[in-house]
Amino acid sequence: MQGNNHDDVRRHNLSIILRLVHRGGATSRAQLTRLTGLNRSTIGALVAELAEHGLVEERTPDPTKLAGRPSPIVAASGQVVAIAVNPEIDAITVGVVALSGEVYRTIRRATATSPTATEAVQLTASIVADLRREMSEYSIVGIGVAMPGLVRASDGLVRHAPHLGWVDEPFCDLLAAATGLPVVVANDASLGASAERYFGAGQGMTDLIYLNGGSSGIGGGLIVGGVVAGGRAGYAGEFGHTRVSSSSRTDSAGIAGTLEAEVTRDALLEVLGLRGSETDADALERALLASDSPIVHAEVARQLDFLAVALASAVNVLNPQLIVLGGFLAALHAADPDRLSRAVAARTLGAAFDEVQIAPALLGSNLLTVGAAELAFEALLLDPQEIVGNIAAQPVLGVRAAELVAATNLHDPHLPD
Amino acid sequence: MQGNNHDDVRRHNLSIILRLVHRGGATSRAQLTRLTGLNRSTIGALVAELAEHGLVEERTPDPTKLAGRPSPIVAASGQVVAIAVNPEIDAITVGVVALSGEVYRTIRRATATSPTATEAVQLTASIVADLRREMSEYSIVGIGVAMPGLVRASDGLVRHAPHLGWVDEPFCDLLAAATGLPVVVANDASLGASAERYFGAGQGMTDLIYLNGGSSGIGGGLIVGGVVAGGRAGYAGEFGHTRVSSSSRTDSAGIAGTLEAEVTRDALLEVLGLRGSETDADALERALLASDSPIVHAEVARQLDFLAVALASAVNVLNPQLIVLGGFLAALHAADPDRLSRAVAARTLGAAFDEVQIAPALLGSNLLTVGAAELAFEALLLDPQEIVGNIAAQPVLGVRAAELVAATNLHDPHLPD
DNA sequence: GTGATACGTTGCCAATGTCAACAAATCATG
DNA sequence: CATGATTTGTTGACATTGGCAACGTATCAC
Repeated sequence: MQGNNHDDVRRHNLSIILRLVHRGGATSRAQLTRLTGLNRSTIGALVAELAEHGLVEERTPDPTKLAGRPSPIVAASGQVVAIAVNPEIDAITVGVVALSGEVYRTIRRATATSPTATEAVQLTASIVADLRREMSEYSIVGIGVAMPGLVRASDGLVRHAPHLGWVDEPFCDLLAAATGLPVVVANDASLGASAERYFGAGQGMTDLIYLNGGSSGIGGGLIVGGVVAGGRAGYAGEFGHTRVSSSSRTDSAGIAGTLEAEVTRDALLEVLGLRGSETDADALERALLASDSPIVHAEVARQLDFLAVALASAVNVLNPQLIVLGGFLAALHAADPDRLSRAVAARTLGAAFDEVQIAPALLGSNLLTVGAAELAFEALLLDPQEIVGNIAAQPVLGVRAAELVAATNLHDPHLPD
Repeated sequence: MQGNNHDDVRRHNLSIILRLVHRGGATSRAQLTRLTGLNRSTIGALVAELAEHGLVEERTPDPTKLAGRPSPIVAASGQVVAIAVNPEIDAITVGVVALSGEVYRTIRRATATSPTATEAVQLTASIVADLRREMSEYSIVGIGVAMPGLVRASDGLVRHAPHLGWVDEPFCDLLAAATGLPVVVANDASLGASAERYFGAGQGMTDLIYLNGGSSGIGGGLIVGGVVAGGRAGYAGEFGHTRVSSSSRTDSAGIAGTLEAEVTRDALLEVLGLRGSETDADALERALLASDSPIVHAEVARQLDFLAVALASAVNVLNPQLIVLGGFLAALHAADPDRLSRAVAARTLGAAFDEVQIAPALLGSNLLTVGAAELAFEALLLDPQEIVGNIAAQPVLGVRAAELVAATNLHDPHLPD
């Protein structure tokens, strides 16, 4: 419940314009006036301010076939970048994404064992330090981390990442201390949801559900009323633990009969006679489509029916516009789209399922990179004027990263000093 | 993606202040400055404007024990009212609620049979006409309708109200035409959720789930990130059709093994040997608590465990702060609160259930009246300046209501003319 | 080249919130 | 009861911002 003053108006308008050119790509000033409803002169002034701060660039107009003075094209800057980090069991991926949306680099550094939080921080910080040296002419707004686990939204604490074996790790604060950059952490599937929403299958949608099937389970994220729904603490989106059967098969959290227990990539690989380590989602999909084994079909049908139970509940409760399926769930869906659709329809209220679409994720390997970068950009998009002052002033801490990690134990009273 | 201009600032600030005094009760101007962060002089001007329009009243300061000049108390007007309507199978309830929050009247008019939409419109319009004559010195901002069924948010069309046997009824438009007042319709359980959120068990909460158990099924509503989540079309909140068992028992929509099929008031009444028509929620709760029959306990346990399955899924997906149970579900919960809590905990991720509370609804018989009135007030709260001009200028159409209904068939090409 | 069209640019204006100075109302103290 | 401290309302000057209208400019069609 906060009041608005003058500054807020300016802030809001700058934010809106930067969002439009960031998410919608290069846009003419004339289009911006139409989209925002603001006056031509206002748009001119606002764009000039953004350009002055180096956040957008104005290009000469595209040749158009229309009469009238051509309007300059406003594009998000390619010089302003965010760093995306995704820790996994066997590797850490670091990406560099420009405000213009372009993914400049993705660096995947394999690890021998599943990294501890401190190891992950050190490795990430050293990659980031290298990147900063190489890309010294770019402005880095911050680091976004896609974490496979529950992340407390209030302070970025990694409550539980079963995949990595982390419990209550202040990864966010550690990485911030090690790099000197602002760091924001969120659940990977939630970031996948927002990436698909802004740049993938869900463009322009306000209510969507994203479900991702990985080798170790099923995660998800939701967009409700146009905003990413994190829930009270940020743990929302755990569709994998929805109960779908009365079997005693348990999932990674030890709960029986859940979606994650019944619908697994391993079971699909087994009936196909494939190895997980050699099979990505595309290969799995091809194999499923190519197979004419009745055993495979039966397993696909079994899993789809369980998936339908979970989706139906979600549709009844959330009435989304779109369900996006990623990872092996996309392959499963592709194997028999009609079956899934019919099974969901049978378990939902007619009206609620009316306009629901089920679609595969469009963003492939860049999904989490884009999503995590988006997270890092959020502060800038929210208040361009405020943030822009900081990003230029950041010293390159890079080399000292490892020392800093060792020296700093932020927010963790349990560690000895 | 809209730009902000000057008018929006004023509109927003007026809206904030009116919301604060409406939802939070009488508030001193000094408190308003602190809550909004606006300047003293600005608050003064804004409150004066609201007072001038008759939306708030300034009272002499409460005697306080603090030094300093006492600050005038700003209270929402008691002269500005909304009309709340709740059609049911056997009656129509019409309430009058002031902007101050006070419920002035509730009129329950029984019907011999379940009313058709047209009958419901006529009956409602005649009650409203009487009310307007009796309350001619009050300003009516509009009518809010709590509908037991799916309501399309975009135009208020009642898609399906199984209870009443309505399908695709333009109740909203018909009632608007019959009364000449603005009418807004929404699902009853969603309104219950927002009523509990603003004035009941969920005050100040941003993420809550509301589940209501009625004689004919289970409905619900959700608040996600501080806003009522309607989903794409407005059908969100149908928790009753979540699958909780593999039994073949079907619910009102014909879906098997759902919460609504397994958890029913009738089954509780049966083991208690009670009659539904004579037993309200309080009586049911007393009977459950008083009973020492093992059959009753077993049925309570059975139902609680199924309820836990549905709640657990919802907790995992939505990570709410609070679950509010109304109707017979409150009685069920009261009968064995620990069992429900433990059963939900067993099926949820530890972290996600950490801070979740389960509580009975606090608003009793006024729940839907308050919720529906809130819906009608929403337009005024959103833009006090704009709406206030209209409410004074409305002619009293009352007497001609029935004729208007007969003469107007809005948005319904299927009716003969 | 001329006109039509669409858009950027410029200077002026109105609306609004902030601020500082002052006035008013209360309590505590003697 | 007078005085001071404290808190808050009130008032008028002020800065910021977006809207607006007039004008300039760049393109297309003929």
